[in-house]
Amino acid sequence: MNARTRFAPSPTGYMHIGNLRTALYEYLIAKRDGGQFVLRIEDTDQKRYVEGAVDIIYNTLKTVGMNWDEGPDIGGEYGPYVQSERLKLYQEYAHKLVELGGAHYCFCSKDEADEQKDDESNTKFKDPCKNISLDEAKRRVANGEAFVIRQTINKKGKSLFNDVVYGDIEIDYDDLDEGVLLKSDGFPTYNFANVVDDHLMKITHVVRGNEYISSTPKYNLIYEAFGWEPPIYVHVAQVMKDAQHKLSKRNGDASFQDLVAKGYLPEAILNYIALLGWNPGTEQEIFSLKELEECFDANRLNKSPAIFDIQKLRWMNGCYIRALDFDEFHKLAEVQYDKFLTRNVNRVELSKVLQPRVETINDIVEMAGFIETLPEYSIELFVNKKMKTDVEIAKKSIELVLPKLETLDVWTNESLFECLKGVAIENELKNGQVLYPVRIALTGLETTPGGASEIASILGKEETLRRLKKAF
RNA sequence: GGUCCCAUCGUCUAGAGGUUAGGACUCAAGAUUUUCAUUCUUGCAACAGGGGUUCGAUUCCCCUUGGGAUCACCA
Repeated sequence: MNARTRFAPSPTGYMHIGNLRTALYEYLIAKRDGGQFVLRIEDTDQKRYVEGAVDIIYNTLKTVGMNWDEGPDIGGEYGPYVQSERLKLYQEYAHKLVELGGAHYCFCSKDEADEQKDDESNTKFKDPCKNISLDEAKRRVANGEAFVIRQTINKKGKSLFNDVVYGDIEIDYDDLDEGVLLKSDGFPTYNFANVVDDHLMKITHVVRGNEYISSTPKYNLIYEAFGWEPPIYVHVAQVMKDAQHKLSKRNGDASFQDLVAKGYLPEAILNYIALLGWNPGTEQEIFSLKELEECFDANRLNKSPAIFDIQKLRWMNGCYIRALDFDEFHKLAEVQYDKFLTRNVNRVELSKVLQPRVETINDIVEMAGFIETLPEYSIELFVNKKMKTDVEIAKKSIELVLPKLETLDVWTNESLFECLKGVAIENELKNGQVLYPVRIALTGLETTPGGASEIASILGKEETLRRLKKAF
């Protein structure tokens, strides 16, 4: 049987990295053996709905190449794929569940239920409505009295279920809460909609955060009451900000779009998060989505939470940037140049020196800022023992270089390098004694992307000469 | 607090009774380089603690400690 998995986010805002990772694992489990990946929108909480959130979900999935086989926008055999459009269905099933004994009508208000729980004895909610006879309850419902449908848990003993990553898990039925399945507004809760949809949509593998482990027995009870086959469970560990905090929107940079905005490549982000809590069993670390589809194995998923390490993402992003076709990199760089470059410089040359040096696209702005405006710098910068130069030598070198450059017609990195080296040889100077001062005069920085000749070729003749003349 | 889950370098991890405990990121050193970066080489760095089981435990069991999750008309 083909695997069918679903990504079922609630449209509450940005795409959380942890969610994206879950989606990725779902996608990979489905694609690994040619199954289907279903997109379902879980918007049963009207209060939390955020305008535009669905588009973010679509766009994120698309930019990383995780295409869904069924979903709200493209339809499919088991639609609709938006829960708010399936209300009737949930209501029917909820009432049916009551008939089957898996749930009951409850007429308590939310406050009444809460009150009972504030009790220090931290006992779970004991619903008085459980004692109302079904006929009586139905009569009150028919009379228009406000009600919710609550799960009925009468089972005693231990519930046992298997999880792909955690193995066998045992939970006492007494610890389970008789939660609300259908709210008084007629909307289902996640606890119910999720089960109904997963069954109706023929989902074979339920992948979700491990915070759902403790409520899984409740879902199994619902499957059981309906006589349905429960899915295979894959509960994945959390992605953490640090040892004690989950990655959250509050802490910043928890969302896919934040990362993209900070100059990380979508493919790199996806590659990195695939490896948070999973490894292929080989030493390979760089994976395309295609490659992941081939080698992903949910059995190798890790049980313990993983801390999101931006340092390693940076490194990996750098790998992806270096692996980019030059044209592609240049295109991305151009967008950055437009943000801060008004000067007319050799942008292609600039991209060439930048590509092996930046780790995020946004590094470009910082690294190349000196091209737009020469920073204030101390004359002490001309002193460098390793290059065997000091202010004196620097001044002399630049004076020697100036006339040569003024008559240089071919203005390329190579020709400039030859020219500058020529000056050194003619005057019995070390290469560094010429090149270093020129580089400083051109950039005002101790470390720069590229050497003197590269920077001169980027700046162009006019600006190069201007900066050299200005140096002393 | 009850219940459930987790525990190898700082971080991501390999390991599934016998290994010099391996790799990657970070950091440090060196080589290359017109600075820097890239690339290459080397180095620092871990089995939370205590009991068992066993000829032998990082690995299996128990306890402790630490961490996380959950106990909503949120998902």
